[in-house]
Amino acid sequence: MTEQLRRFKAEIFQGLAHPVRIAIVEALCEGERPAGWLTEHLGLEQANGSQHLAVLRSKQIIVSRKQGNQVFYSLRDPVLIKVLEILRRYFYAQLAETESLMRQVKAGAGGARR
Amino acid sequence: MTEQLRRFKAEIFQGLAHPVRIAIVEALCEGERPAGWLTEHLGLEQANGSQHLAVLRSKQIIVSRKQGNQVFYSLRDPVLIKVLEILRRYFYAQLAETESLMRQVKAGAGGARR
DNA sequence: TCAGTATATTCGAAAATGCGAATTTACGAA
DNA sequence: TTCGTAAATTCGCATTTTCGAATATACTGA
Repeated sequence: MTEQLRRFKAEIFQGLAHPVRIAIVEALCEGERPAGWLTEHLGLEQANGSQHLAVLRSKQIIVSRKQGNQVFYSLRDPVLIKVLEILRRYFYAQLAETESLMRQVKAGAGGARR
Repeated sequence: MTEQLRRFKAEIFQGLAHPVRIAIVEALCEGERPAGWLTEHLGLEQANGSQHLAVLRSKQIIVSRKQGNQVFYSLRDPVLIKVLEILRRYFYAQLAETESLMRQVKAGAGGARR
């Protein structure tokens, strides 16, 4: 069971492991959107956008609803937003850390080291 | 900047997008561990374990500390544990949903549908 | 029915990933 | 220095991912 859980988690991560797909998820935080709006909003090729949506669908990260001519997508579970938020904080923490490191290096060593 | 943030997130997700690497991170929740312990604990080939550690290192998810003959690994930022916990809850929620769906299908339709 | 729009799927090529076998590097002890 | 252990790296190969171009599908309205 624990192995199955790990596979499940890995699948979710794999689904989110692309900047475009993260952008899609972020856009869907605002609410349901049609596929066309997403691809246009993100400046993607039609096919490419659809492919990324297919990946997210296959990992059950998003769900679709057909209405007339178009397909509306939404997050299956908004809990994933929390994950992205955590990572945003993590990102800035790391940025700050790297910056202070750079300052140290600059201040400390006079020239380039070999 | 927002694009850079998305790339950063995607890198983290990419780093976690493998059951073995998730197992490594979970093991490191308990605290620092030497590389050898991890590969043995998870039943991996020595090289393979080292490769997965290299991936996690390259994404800055773990950090290493050399002591004598061995290399100790630890999580760079335990906040990632939270992410895994969220996904565990998410997993069980989805499981429950799927189960209730199965029950509905079983109860509703008499036989296999085509 | 036919034409038009929205979306999905297929195909082929390039790139990235995952793995075990073999090799290399780094370290401690004799 | 030489040996033995821990870990990293390299290599070759199979699999997967990513992308754009082309094609197919589904629906609407005339």
